[in-house]
Amino acid sequence: MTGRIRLSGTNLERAADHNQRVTLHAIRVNGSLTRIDLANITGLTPPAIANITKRLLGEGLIAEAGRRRGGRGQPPTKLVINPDACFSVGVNIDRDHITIVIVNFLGHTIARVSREVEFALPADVGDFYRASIDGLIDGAGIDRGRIVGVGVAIPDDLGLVDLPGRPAAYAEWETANLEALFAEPLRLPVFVENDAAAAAMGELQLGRGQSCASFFYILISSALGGGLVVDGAYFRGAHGRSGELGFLLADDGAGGRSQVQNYVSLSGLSHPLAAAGFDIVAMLDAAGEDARIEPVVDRWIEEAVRRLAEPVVAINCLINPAAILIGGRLPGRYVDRLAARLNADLAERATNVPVIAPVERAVLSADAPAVGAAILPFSHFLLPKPGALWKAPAEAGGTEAPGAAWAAI
Amino acid sequence: MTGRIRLSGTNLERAADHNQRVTLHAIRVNGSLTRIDLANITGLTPPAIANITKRLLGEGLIAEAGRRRGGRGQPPTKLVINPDACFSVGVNIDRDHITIVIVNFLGHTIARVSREVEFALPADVGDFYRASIDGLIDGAGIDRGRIVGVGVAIPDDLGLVDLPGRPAAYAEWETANLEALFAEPLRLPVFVENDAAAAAMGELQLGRGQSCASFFYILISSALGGGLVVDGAYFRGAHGRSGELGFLLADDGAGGRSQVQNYVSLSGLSHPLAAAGFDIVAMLDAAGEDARIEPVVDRWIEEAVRRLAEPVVAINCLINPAAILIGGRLPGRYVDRLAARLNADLAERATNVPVIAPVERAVLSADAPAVGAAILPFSHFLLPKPGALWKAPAEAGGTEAPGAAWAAI
DNA sequence: TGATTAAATTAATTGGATTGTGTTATGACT
DNA sequence: AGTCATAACACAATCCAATTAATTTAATCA
Repeated sequence: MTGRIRLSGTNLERAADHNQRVTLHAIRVNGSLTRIDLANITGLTPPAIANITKRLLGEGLIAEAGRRRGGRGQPPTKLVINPDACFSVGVNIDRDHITIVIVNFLGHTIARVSREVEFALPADVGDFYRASIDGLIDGAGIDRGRIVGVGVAIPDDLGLVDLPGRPAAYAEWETANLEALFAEPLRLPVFVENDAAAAAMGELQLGRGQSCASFFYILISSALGGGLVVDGAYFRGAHGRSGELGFLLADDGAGGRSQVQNYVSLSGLSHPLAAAGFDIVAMLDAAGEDARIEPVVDRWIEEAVRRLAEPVVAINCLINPAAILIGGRLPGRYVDRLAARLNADLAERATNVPVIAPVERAVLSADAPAVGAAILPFSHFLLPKPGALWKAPAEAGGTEAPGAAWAAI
Repeated sequence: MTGRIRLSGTNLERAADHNQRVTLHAIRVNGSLTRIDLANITGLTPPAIANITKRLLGEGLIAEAGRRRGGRGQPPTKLVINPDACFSVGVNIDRDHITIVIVNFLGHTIARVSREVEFALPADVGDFYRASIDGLIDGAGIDRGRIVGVGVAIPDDLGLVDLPGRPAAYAEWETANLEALFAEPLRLPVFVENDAAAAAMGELQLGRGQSCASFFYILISSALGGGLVVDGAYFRGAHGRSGELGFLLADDGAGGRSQVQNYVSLSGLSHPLAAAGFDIVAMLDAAGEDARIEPVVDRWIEEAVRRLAEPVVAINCLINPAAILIGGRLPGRYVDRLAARLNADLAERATNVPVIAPVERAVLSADAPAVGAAILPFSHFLLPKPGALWKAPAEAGGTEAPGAAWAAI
């Protein structure tokens, strides 16, 4: 909920926190950087960078990784992210699917479990989480004290949308206390976010966001969602409902108009698959090897392109992003085909639109919501974010003092 | 052009500049504030506010305006903006229209001239500007030394769009050097912006932006443009083409689909007016007094609502702004009627859309692009903006040191 | 009148970035 | 090998806006 404009001042302490976040992120994005590189990128002076990197080294968040040889002068020391500095848990809840991941500080998934369940209730998800998490942690062989938080990605209106087979009790999701649901066994801060938003934020931190400051993320999951990144920051909308392209209308091929997500989504794809004797799980398992499934998906892609074209034109006209990224549980090869067909269709419309952004497969795709959710604690404590510089009013959610986060590790 | 994400650090000097901008803007938005109010709003401490307000008072940007009586304790001193602290010139160029305004530091228009000219060439506009500006300044009786800059609002693609009656030489606008065009007689920095963007930025600083951090601005001028304000900052898009709702398609009433701006724009309205024997200038002059014009405009409004409805739904779904504001040269009473009819139409669609934002008439409307353009120099030098805190890389356009702006006054 | 309340000021302190100087480690040249 | 140029890095002194803490000022209330 975005109300009045923020009119917050800042001070030295906030500026220092911001500089530390920016420095850390610069190293993450570039893989490895020298102190002088950091000074050039951030605009800070070498002594300032020396101070900041000394703190980051002391906290174990980064490490020195040899020196770069070849040029004249003293060889600079390369700095890299310490992947094991901290870890985070990400959970994605969907109508037919639950995923839990543990990611390291590079955002790489080091443990993962998923289950295909139709309409799992909050208590079921809680049971699954508590039954799985210890095994994941032990299996990955990581120190529990280094886990900084839990992120949860869940669709908006999960308990409201009326779908065939939905039990009445599913409405519980509208009132469920998600913080409480994931409070045990790890007693850590819980961050909840819309699934498409989480996927977009993951892409922002770990994927195309590193080279592209403004993009629209299309998430194809059980429904169709979207997320909006504007000038390097996720934009939630006034009521947290930006990016909802699934609600836009397209010709349904029978003379009427219906919502895009009725067709362009895994539940939309399930109908032509069912008509051919298959289901979504079979399609995911086949991985393109089953010659009877391929043509069904291909026909679905053609129709999906027809229905997506106008919404994507609207995105280009209204938002003018640098790229439109597609992610979600649809297999990568199908996403690539969908993107290619969509680009071809858009090229024909280009004369009547100011700018058309390329449609591409997102770097984070299959587990994007779960991995994006896992990034939320990192963002809150360690990565650059709007508001890291603001003094007042205190941000909703976390109330920690700046720096308390990694000092506690 | 928004490319890679910014990874810039900050320092004390930048933080101080930011705090000064925020303090000044807080006073502007609230009309008058005490030092303690400012401390509460910005989160800074009273001594910090005392320092900042001392500087602002010394520079004449604000003034003390008596004390608030009634409560216990020492009565606080009210601080207000000094309207005559500085001035700015705004120019709006359109296909059929030129406006020049001078605004004071409160954004109030203190001098104004406009001319209805079809397809004025750059040299014509330059001549008109140089012939008018001295008279405007003298008429307003202001000190030339207190004018801080010139803002120019001009539609994108002005020289490209093919309209009946357009001279071939009009393509000059695509290559015209606008900085040079307005360099004389005032030797001041020139800021150029898309007309809808300028109107939206004006609304952000002086209108609904003061109570509403995210909105979509619809500008009805000779064409149909739009601007996007996200979390208190104008969003330009990756290629400066965000907000272009005029290019979206709507049913043309004859079975086909055509761009919304073909109908919803002053040039679109000119056709039904012409069929009834009137033109745009006659409509503007009548101001609702002519019983023969009224029904023509009413019928146009009904059809305009029909064509705007789907684009406005797309804005709500994709962006989820807190409000949709309509401004431009259409008289306010017609804008109100259009907004009311649009809200009624949207209410019927509300069940299938996550959130519907109210459509309202913008606070800045008739001269919005010109006044918004005039605000650009204030924004650059004195008002809060993203980037005021950044150290590197140097911003495109202005290269002044922070603080140099008003120190020079 | 004196106590209470709240705003505003003053003075000392803080802390991160900056400037300036000096040191170290390498490649290039004689 | 010895010297110079170059570039990264280290250290010390300085800077400066915000902070904390104490004080002053000016009103209302009892």
